[in-house]
Amino acid sequence: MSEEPRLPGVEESDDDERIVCHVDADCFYAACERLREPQLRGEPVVVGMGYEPGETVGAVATASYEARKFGVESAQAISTALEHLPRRAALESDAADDDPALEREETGFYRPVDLDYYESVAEEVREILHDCADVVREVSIDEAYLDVTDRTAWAVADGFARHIKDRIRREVGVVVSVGVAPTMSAAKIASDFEKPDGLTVVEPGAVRDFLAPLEVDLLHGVGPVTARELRAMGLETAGDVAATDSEPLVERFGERGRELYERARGDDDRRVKPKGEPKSFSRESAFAEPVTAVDPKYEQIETLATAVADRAQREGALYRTIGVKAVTPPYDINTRERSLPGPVDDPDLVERIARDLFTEFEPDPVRKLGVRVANLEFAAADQASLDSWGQREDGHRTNGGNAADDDSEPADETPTSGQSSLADFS
DNA sequence: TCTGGGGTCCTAGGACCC
DNA sequence: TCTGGGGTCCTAGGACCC
Repeated sequence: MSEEPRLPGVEESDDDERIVCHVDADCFYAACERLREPQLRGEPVVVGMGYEPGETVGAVATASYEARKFGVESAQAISTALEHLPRRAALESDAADDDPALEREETGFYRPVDLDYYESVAEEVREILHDCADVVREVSIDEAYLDVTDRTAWAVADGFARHIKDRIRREVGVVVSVGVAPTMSAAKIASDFEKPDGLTVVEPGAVRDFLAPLEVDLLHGVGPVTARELRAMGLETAGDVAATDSEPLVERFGERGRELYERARGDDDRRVKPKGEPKSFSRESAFAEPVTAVDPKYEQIETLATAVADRAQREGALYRTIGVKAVTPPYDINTRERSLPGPVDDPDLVERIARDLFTEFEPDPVRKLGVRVANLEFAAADQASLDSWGQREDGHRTNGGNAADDDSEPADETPTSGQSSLADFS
C-alpha cells in the first residue's frame, strides 16, 4: 500500500510475517504456591483474599483446575467459593489424618495472595523470555508477548515454542501455555486455545479460519457488555464479525468497533514493543459493609493516600493529578480528581487533596474507597526535591517536594485553585 | 456472578486559546 | 459581542483486562 518515500530513520517496514509468541502461565498464583509447598500438587488450590478470620469481603484471584471442577472461579466472592469447596482445615493444621468427619475429597486448600513471592518467580520466567526473544512485552505478572521473528521460522515454530515451555518448566517449575501467530491478537487467543499446558501455532494465512468459529467474547477487548450487544446485532462468532459490514460496528462502538472488526479478520499491525512507564498508581479497599460514619472513611482515605504516595516515592515517580474513588450502594462508582500545575512528590498534599475531594461524598454510605495518582513523571531521582517551580499567584514559591515547614501547615488549601496562570515548567 | 484490587484505554462535554 | 474552525487540557464515567 504505502508508496510514500521512507523517512530517514524509519526502519524497513517489512510488515508481513512477524512471528509473535504469547506466553501465559497457567493458574500462576496457584502454581507459585505449589512451588514452595509441593504437597499442594494435584490438590484443589484457591488463592485469594478475604477468607482469613475476621475478613468477610474478598475474591478468588486464582483457582487451580482441580478447584475449578468444584465450581470455584476467578473473581468469585470468597464466600461463594467456600460454599463450593470448603476449606481443608484439618490437614493444614497438621491434624491431618484423624478427623473422620472430614470428607477430604471435597475440600480444598486456601492460600492468601503473596505478590512479593509471585513476583520473584515471575522474574525467573522473565529472564528466560528475554533469553528467547529480542523484544518482550510484559503484560502482567504472568503474561508476555515475544517477537521471535529473528529467532525462528514458521516451519519450526512449534519446536521453538516447545523449547520455551520446557525451559520454564525445567528451570522455574511452572507450566505455561504458548500461542504463536503472525499478530499479537491471534497469538493471545492461540495461547488460550489449549490451556493448560497448551501450544498452538497459527500460521500466516490461517488466522482468519482459526478465529472464525470462536465466540465473540473470546476476542480480546470484548467483555460482557460488548458481547451482549454484538449478539443483539446477530454476531455470535468472530467469523460473523469478520464477514459483516464494518460500518455499523464503527457507528456503534467507535474506534473500538473498527479494531474489533479488523482483529476478527486477523488484521492487527501492532508490533511487539516493551511496556513503557506506568501511567498511574492507585490503592483501594472495601469495607465489610457500607459505612455511614464519617471518621472511618477519612481514616481510610488517609491510609490509602499514604500508601499511594509511598508507592510513587519508591518508584521515583512525580504525579500531577490526585484522585479519589468512592463506591456507594448499590454499586455506583464515583471518581473525582484534581490536577496540579506541576508534578510533585508530596505525601501531605496527596492526603489533603484526597480528603478534600472526598468531602462531597462524606454524607453517603460507602462500600469502597480508593486513592489514585496519575500524570506521572519519572524524573531523574533528585529532581523530586529540586522544587523551585511552583509559583503561586501572589508570587510566592511553594515547596513542591517536602516540608521543612511541617509544623505550620497553612489552613489555606492547596496552591492549585488558581490554575492556569501559574508557573511554567521546564 | 450481588461485587477484590490494580491497572489501561476511550469517549464526551466544557473551558480555554488562537 | 451573534459567532467559524482547530487544537489542547481537564474531568467523569465506562468497558475491559489480569
